[in-house]
Amino acid sequence: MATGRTHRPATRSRGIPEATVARLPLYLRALTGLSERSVPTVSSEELAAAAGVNSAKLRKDFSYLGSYGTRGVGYDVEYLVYQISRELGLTQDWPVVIVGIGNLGAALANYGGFASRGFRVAALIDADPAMAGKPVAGMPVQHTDDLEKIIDDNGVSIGVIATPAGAAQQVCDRLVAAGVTSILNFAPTVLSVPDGVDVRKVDLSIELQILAFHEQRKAGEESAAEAAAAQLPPAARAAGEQADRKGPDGDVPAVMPA
Amino acid sequence: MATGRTHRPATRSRGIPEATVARLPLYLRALTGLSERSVPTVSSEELAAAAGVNSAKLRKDFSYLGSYGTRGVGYDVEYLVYQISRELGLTQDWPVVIVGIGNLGAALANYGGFASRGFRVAALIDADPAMAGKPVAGMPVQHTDDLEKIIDDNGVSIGVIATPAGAAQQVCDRLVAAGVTSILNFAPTVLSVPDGVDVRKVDLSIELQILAFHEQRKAGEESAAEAAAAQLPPAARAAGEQADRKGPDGDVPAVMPA
DNA sequence: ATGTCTTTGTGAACGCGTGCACAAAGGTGG
DNA sequence: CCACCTTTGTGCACGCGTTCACAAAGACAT
Repeated sequence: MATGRTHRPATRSRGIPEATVARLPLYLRALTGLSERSVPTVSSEELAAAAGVNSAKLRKDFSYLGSYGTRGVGYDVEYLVYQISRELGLTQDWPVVIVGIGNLGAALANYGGFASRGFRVAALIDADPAMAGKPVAGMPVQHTDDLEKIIDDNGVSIGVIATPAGAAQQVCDRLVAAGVTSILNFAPTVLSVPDGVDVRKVDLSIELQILAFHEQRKAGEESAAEAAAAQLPPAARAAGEQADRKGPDGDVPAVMPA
Repeated sequence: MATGRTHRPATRSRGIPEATVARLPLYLRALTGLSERSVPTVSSEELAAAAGVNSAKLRKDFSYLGSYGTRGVGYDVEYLVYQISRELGLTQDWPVVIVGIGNLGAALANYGGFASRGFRVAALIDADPAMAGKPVAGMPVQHTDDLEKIIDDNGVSIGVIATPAGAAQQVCDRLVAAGVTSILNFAPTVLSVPDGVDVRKVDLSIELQILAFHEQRKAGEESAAEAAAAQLPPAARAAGEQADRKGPDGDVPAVMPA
């Protein structure tokens, strides 16, 4: 069985830390806003505030790109926009295919954010024959059978998977076999890919569950005073009932949520 | 100006590391799959493979929850499903509102993953009067005017923002003022929120840009041999043209991408 | 030209997350 | 009851990321 890691173990591409790369688009967005308002220069403090990060972090991030920036003045907005764009590879055109044109896939196809920054939707692909030919976002949906040909003809190296979970791995394998080396996965599954292929996942359900965890914790903190007085472990009353952890007579049968 | 950080500076909630919390939903998903196939127990090795993580990491993650698991045998699937569900707060019901019923908002409303795990879409809200009353995903869209009342009546503490970027901060402010303390943001903006409010963002555009970076790097590595022979810095030829970094005569005017 | 003032760029310390490797624990068979 | 085998739980070390704090660098006024 292929191990298939998901996030790449920090290959340290050209010395730019992964965490920095993940923030560059944020800076770029803030800078684009300033550029549109014809702001000539910006300080690390201002830009950091706009991007929602620490200013020292921002400066260190930029230091990995080189010494753009003038002491006592700040950064030239236009110049920085270009440098970051170039570093991220946005000065060239990236054809993208979206596989799985359901609710989500169609929404993605209609999303304006694609075209705005070097990404071009080259094709929409779906397994349903009834979808074939139907226009979505001004573009005819094509059938999965032609997937390999589409990838090849358009030189696609980035694929977006918006299929149901059950089909995702199969689609992924075909994309990779056809030459795609970067995948953005919206399906709620862990994808296995060979080395050299990057996968990033966007998982609504996971994000909500993380929020629920913090939400529950916050709700628990409120009544923490009484619980502490009653000498209970702070997690016990959060769930409402069932104060038993694995006690001396553990292995209580599990009660599953719906 | 409010600083408004986005990701919370690791408050270390009840001793469970943030990184672990982020993986719990992954384990839960894998475990649910096993549970449906009536697998009684699972080893850390197997489960780790299914979740796409290191087995030592998984064991350490579980150790934060307590000592569930039997040496020499593994973990009881049902029991673990319940424990993780409880830890994540999924044993209770979380009413959620979705604000901004455009392409994306509608797709989210139709997404099945919501209801499956304790999350219930309590209301769909949009600012467009023309949308009001129209059914989306079997539910009438309500107008933004009633936002506060909806939040209050349903006891909503989690809000999903799927509006255009321009409206996001305003919507966010109203949600927070109405009592929402967790926000999932799909709008491409940095949201400012007061302390105590959690924000997680899902940003398609950022994910694509990160992929583009790695894609460009991969494309560059291929022809790295020639470039190295020509004594060029390895980033120069990746962009194709424009080999000039900020040299002794820096400050070249920027060429912006479309 | 020189001093002052602002802002960058970075050295260094710290904390979190990860993974190795192993001892402890429990089940199982004889 | 004992020995063996499997698998957990964790101590430890290492590396990445974050942040502080400050020296170097440049602009600008005098």
